Amino acid sequence: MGKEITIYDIASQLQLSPATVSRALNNHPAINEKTKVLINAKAEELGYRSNKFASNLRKQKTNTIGVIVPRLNSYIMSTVIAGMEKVANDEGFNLIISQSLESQRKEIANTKTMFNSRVDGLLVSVAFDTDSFEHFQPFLKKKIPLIFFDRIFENSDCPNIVIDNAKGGYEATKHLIEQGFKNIIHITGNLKRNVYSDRLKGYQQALSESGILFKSENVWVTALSLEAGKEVAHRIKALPIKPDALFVSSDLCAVSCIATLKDLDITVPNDIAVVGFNNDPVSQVISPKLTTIHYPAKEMGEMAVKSMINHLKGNFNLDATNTITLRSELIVRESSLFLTHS
Amino acid sequence: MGKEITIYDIASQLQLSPATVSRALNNHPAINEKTKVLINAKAEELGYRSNKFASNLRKQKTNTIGVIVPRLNSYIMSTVIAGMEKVANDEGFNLIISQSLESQRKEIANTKTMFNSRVDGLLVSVAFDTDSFEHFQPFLKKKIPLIFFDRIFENSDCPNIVIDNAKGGYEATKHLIEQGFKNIIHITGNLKRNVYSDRLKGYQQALSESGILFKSENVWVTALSLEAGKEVAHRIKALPIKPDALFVSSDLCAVSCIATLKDLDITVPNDIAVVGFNNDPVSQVISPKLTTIHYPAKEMGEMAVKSMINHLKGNFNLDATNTITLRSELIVRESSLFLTHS
DNA sequence: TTTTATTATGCAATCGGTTGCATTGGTTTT
DNA sequence: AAAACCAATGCAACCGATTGCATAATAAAA
Repeated sequence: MGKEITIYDIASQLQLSPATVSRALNNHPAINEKTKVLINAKAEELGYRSNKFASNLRKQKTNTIGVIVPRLNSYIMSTVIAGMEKVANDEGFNLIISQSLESQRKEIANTKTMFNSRVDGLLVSVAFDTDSFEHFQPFLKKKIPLIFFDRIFENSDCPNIVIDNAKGGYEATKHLIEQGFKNIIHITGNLKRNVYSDRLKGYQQALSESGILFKSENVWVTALSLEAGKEVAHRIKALPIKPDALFVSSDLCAVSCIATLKDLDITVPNDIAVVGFNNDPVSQVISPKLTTIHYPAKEMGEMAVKSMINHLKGNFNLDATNTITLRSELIVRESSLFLTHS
Repeated sequence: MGKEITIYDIASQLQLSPATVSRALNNHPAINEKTKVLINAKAEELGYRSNKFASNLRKQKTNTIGVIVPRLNSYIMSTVIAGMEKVANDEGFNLIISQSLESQRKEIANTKTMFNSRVDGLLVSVAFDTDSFEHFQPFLKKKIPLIFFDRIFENSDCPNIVIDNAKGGYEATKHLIEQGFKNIIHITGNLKRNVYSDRLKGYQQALSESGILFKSENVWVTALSLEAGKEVAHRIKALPIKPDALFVSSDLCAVSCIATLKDLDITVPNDIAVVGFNNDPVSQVISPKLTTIHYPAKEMGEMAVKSMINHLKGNFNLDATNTITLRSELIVRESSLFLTHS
């Protein structure tokens, strides 16, 4: 195998010291411009590549950011990751990505791995059932910056990057009410998680503003999965008094529910109107097209990594920023429109 | 900040040498069992964590596998990555993931980054427009194992992990023919890529076996995106003689096409039958449910990383294995069924 | 008891950059 | 001409784990 070129090779060929070569390659101001040019040219010529391990070892930095998400293969998360990767790549940072698969146990294992990998910072969207903060303490103790995004850990004192979920829930529900629907069921996920509890708050507020009585039996907690959508449809079919609208906290679940409802001879929006959440591409390709709340997933990923890198570089203090809220918005399509029955 | 514990700390506290500590922690056979227990206990007690940078520097290994994919946020790719992450995580390897965004230029930049990050191995699914192998040469020269998956680089001598795309294309088309459809349009992606050219071969074979004349104008090359699906629908609408079936190389595109056709008063499968590819969840939640070819994305990701790690550990020789083919299968749903028009 | 194995541990060099603190040679100031 | 200063470079000690080779300690064989 071809021998690796080091700064020592460059140094000896140019009759310089390794120190000078190192400084030149890092564009240190104390080095003469001409010398820099010389060294860079020689480095290029020899096919030199810096050894990150030697460098990291000495600098005690890893240039690596850890990311823990519930799942990688959901539209939202894969898009968040795509945004993260883009920024990290541009800034010369590496990402170590792992998935908790919605289990706190796995999430704890992942944080341990991240800790041992000595990530410079950690970005987390917590699992459904996480209720302990314990496994994040080592990071705080070692002053390793920790940022939550999407599903945050409330009361943690860590910076958060979120959308205004309450506003999203409010707008979705308000829209349904404005369309004339009154008996609205809310399909959501584990209410431990801010994203779902906040949307529920928005739902409740919209109801209350319009003088509609909130009934807790109209809030159905599910896994928001494809299967959950099917079950919801069957449950609705069996209901003696059917709702006139659904507000579902995930497009994929909403869409699966709509499909199953159709199989059960309940049509959307004629019999039941539906609003989803996320603006997953799937929302545009079904019939009727799904009204939803746009979720700025890519921007969230970009923002998370940008904030982290800025903080690591000392550009701004994360402690000061507590929460960054990104813009989300209602997208009205066919699934929620009141049609006059001719 | 809390000071980091090193093997030297453990060594001095136990009156041993760092060498012994290092060996003990790595379970070296020459170390006495009792000593190992002692050292492990002390390591635990002090909260020792190994410094991967020192270790990698010395061992000249990175324990890191690079992954380059066209996009992260497609169902297939995010699922492949999920599978990769699972195995890599279990085996103590890190993944560096980057996306080429379907551009050869970006792919080249990514390979450079991977090369400079000194990944131990590289897994690649190539971009739409990649036609040069040049940027992979440095890896071969340095004998860094390179494995292609899904979209492979043909005639590269590198191991490949794929499904039998020709078989998939054949089965999809054959199924349509068996349903009585004869004028089948094939919607596909850039034919430079094996996945598309092979499926086309299967399509052609199925036609020829049934004595149906292959017409090149029945093969439409598109981006297979959501937008592409819409365009296809409009193009079909404008056709004087309409096809009776479509074989689309991506579910998302197929589904988007179906939705648009519906808007244009062409119903599926009554007017036109459709078969997709991938078994994307979206295929189950639309109406009619989409017939498709199941793509074992998670298994592919797992297999890719497993093969790579096995090779890196010297368990088996990659050069011997040239191609690993995973099982795919036709899933018949409603979108392709011939309905007798009552 | 001396010699030969066997087992367990230590020594010290090494991996390749980085960086605080000299040092050198030249220029400017007094 | 001596003193003060500055710009550019070098010296050498790190960072923390690994590993070939030597050595010590103990057991087994002669």
